[in-house]
Amino acid sequence: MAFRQTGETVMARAGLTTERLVRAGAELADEVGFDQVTVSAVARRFDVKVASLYSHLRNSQDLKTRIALLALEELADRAAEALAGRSGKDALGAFANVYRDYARAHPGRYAAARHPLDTETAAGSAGVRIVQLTRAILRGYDLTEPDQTHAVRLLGSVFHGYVSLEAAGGFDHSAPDPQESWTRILDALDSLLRDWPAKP
Amino acid sequence: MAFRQTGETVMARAGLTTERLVRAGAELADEVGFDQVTVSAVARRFDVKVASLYSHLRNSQDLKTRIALLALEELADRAAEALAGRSGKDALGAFANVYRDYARAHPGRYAAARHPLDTETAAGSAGVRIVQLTRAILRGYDLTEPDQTHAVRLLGSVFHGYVSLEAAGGFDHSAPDPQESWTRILDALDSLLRDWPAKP
DNA sequence: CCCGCTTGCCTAAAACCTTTAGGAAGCTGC
DNA sequence: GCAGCTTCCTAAAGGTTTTAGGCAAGCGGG
Repeated sequence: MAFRQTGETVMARAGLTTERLVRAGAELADEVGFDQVTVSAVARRFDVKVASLYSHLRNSQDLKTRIALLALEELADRAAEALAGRSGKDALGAFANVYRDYARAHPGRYAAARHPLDTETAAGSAGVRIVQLTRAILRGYDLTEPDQTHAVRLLGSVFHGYVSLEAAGGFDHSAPDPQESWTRILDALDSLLRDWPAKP
Repeated sequence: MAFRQTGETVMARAGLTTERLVRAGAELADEVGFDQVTVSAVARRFDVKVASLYSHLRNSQDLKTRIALLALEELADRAAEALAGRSGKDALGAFANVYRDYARAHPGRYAAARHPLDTETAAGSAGVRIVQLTRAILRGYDLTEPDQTHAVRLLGSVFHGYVSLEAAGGFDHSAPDPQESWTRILDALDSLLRDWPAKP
């Protein structure tokens, strides 16, 4: 029943793998936004029918989750590299810039990295490594538990929050320059970590 | 041509208005998540055909934007009330708790509040009021421009970031208790604002 | 070499969401 | 009580998601 156009190379395989699909999805996210990433759009990019992707992906959510995991891996890799051989404020600044630069270079992937993961998936993700790296930064400061954990959470919140707000355009059209604020905020955090207040 | 079921109250009007639709959308967001909010789902809630909503809403995006604006209004209202008659650390804590409590009580609306708005819409939103209120908190501390703006951005980032991470479950299953961290982070911010480091 | 097996991509189809166009019933005011 | 506006409806086209089942490509063994 199914008849094909004759005179064409017919049925050349596209060579789909989960890996390649996720990578294409990540690129798509950077181009058109993470929430525009769709199984259909990825299929289109490989010039393949949509249903074909379902041998490699469980469903649409699976695709998004995998993109999120990829982004977290990339972020952790970059952070690890940036932290090598640095400590104290130097490390703090390097780590912060990795976040910011990644979000600017790959907005879709960064949005993916913020995608909610279920507990189990999160526990197996590179997010864990990112927390470990954050904790490593604090070795350059004189903090003991539980203040160290509080500080980890503060740093995570600031980086995450600042970069999100900046990406959402929250600081557009208002002086002073976001770069200036970013630098001064890092100064302030360094100062705070060096002189962390005792529990009242 | 169109024949109706007889023996029923036929065509009783549902009394749709943009206002009511947006409010229903916000409730729906809190129940099932902001990105599950759909024109169809809202129509179902009013037991009305989907097409009927398009007299009150331009499109799906319009619905989401309006929910975002509603959430920002509510947040600003609560913040304004919480700040009345407070200053210094008291004001800081009250404002921070408004954020946190709102996000916990209305996760869908809070997600909506983070929904990207185009520049013009954002400029006309209650987001502006929130920034003004944040700036008002800083009147209790001894900061002058441009440090005041840097501090506004820092506070926005921390509140936003912390609440987002907590909502995403980032602090689940790890000691110490998030409440403890939250309190200590507010202590730390208060300390930092009282002793804001001079430009190096 | 070719027979059959696994795998990769396909067609088909159902379910749901979005959006536009045009029609008919309800309500308001004269 | 009817004119006209508003509200909600039917109809329809187009897109995404997901499942089921099929044909053919490429491989491994006889």
